[in-house]
Amino acid sequence: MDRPRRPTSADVAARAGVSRSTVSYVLSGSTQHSFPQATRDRVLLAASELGYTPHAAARALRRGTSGVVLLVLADVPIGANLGSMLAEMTTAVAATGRSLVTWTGGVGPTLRETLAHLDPLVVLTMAPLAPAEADAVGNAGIPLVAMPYAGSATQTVGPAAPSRGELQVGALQLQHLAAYGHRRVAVLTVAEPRLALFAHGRVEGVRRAALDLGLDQPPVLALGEPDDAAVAAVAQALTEWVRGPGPVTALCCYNDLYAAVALAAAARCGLRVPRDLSVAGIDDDPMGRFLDPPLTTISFDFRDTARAVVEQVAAVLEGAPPPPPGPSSQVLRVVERASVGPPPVR
Amino acid sequence: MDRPRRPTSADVAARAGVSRSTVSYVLSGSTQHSFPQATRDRVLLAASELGYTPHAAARALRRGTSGVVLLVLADVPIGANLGSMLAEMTTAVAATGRSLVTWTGGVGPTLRETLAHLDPLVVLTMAPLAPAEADAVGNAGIPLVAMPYAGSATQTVGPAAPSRGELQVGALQLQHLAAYGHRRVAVLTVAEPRLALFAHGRVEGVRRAALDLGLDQPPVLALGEPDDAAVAAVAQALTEWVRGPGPVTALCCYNDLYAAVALAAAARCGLRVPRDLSVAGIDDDPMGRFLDPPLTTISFDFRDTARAVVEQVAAVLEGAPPPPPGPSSQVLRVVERASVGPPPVR
DNA sequence: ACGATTCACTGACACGTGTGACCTGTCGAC
DNA sequence: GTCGACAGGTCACACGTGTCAGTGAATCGT
Repeated sequence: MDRPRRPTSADVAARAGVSRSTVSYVLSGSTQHSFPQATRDRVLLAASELGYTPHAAARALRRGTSGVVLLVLADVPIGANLGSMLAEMTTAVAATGRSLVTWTGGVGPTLRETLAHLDPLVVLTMAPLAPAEADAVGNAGIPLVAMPYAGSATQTVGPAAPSRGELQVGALQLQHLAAYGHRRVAVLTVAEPRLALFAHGRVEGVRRAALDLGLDQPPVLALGEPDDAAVAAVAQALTEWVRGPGPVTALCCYNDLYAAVALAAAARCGLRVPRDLSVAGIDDDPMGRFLDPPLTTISFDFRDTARAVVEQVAAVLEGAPPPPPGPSSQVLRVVERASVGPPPVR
Repeated sequence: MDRPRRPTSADVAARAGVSRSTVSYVLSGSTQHSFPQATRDRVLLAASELGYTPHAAARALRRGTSGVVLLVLADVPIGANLGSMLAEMTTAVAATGRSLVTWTGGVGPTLRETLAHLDPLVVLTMAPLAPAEADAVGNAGIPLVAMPYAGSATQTVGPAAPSRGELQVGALQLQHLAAYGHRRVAVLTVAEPRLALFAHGRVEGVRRAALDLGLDQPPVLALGEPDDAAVAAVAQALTEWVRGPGPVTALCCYNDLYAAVALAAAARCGLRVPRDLSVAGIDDDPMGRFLDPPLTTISFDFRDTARAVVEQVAAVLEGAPPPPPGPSSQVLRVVERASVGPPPVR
């Protein structure tokens, strides 16, 4: 019941009445040899009739390169718009004659297995890899490229070295609030260990920007799952933060989901947004537009980033050994909606 | 500047002072031959010192199988919780000694290229593939397995044959509303062609369930991008639907995002949810919980589905030719929150 | 007329691995 | 003393492809 063995180039050669070499030359469209149109047609016809597809493994073995680019995704909640980014990157990589596939990490050290199966040309990461995974990639001698958004991928010093992109996001959030006149801001972040790398960077970005602008260091509240308990926790923190001599007038939230938590908590406390409290999110989740009030957030230009990443990949594959530090150009943008406004007059 | 050629099993053999065959037998842990511990240790040491990793392509060529399972994702907005599903499936597939990677379709017929690069054992799909893509898979002689949620993958008859899972989702939505006493329901769907396969199935599911329950066929409104124009369109439709002799008392929405659009539109019309109008979503988007009111929706058990899919894959690979029709057990569940209630008394 | 060039094509090798068949020495059994 | 069994290991092939170096015939230049 097994399939009748897929046709090889030898089968095509036999059917076309030529040698296997000829088949290879014709099908690969080599410009070294030029064959008369008649021969070429015979080969193409035979190949098409047999449904011939070159064996990927054999080709990779011979060429010495697999043509696969592997994007490693951590086991983090995939934002709604990461999908667009994937599609964008896939087409961009395809344009260079290679293929992009993604691997979603789960538990257990299975990345090594996957590398053994795929033997990718290069591994892309959205976030710094866990040490074990980084080792697996390094051991296999595969170049590792970090998305410009994520900073350096090989940067494994310290428990969680904040990546440049995350720092910028946090800073942008705070700067936007400061531009509206907010002087005292609080931060809502997440406790989930898998998100620690993102979370730490964003908080740190807020902190540093606050330092630069001469503002007080913001209080930070780390939340668990985004459920009713989280809303209660935020509500309680808010009641403390908004009374007192230097009340908090704005919230930097880990992402739009936690900004939604903050909005719910504010409503529970009787605080009106943005009159009494401003709330800023991150990620431009499509649903944020329909919260009450519509959420001001920070969006991320996938088109641009995808292009930059693919260029980096191409550069690395051409033999440029040092992955150039991400240009991290204009990929971040504040999406102004109604959840951020001037602070209340005292 | 090129890397110094990765070590092969021959290098390991030379260093360990044995033949290449011995290396292969030792490293593959074959039970055919048994080597004394001393030899085994020498080989393992040499391999570890050289950082030897078997060449994936060569192994695949020899074994005749690539060990790769490819999941093809259409270029559709990735829901927030698809990530969990991917992680789940990845680990489940890894447990069978294979690797799952996903390919996100973009524009252009690049799936063929990717198949040529990867030569996967089997291709999984979330939704029926476009004819060109299905052809590519078929031509390469690769088995195609559809997720139980998605119905048959090879089912390419008609422009959009509704898949079983989608039908069930729509039906469940309507049944839940009917159980609350709603007799006249409207449907909010999407016009986006890429989503047509999903959308059509869900609407059809609502329709058939309405038929079974003896309710009127629901009016349907197809929306574009989820923006303010969409809110306006829904608001206008609502003003028509809720007045008249048989007013609409509930809305079945394409997903949670469009349910959020509906909530915004209801607010704009001065309709209170759920007192004046009930709204049901699909997908259990994490943010739906924080809408006002919290959204009643239909969730989808990834754990179960992932397991079922992986079992199907295993079955197909063991040589079971007909992919058994998806059991589609208890993977769908109504998440009751506050946006659905009894219809208004007249 | 004859070497030189081109045309159309082919033979053979290499890529790195897994594995069935084989080979050598030693030991126990008859 | 011979045979079989067995441990310990090696040989050589096959997987399917890309490509370098040729090869025979035809054509060309002089």
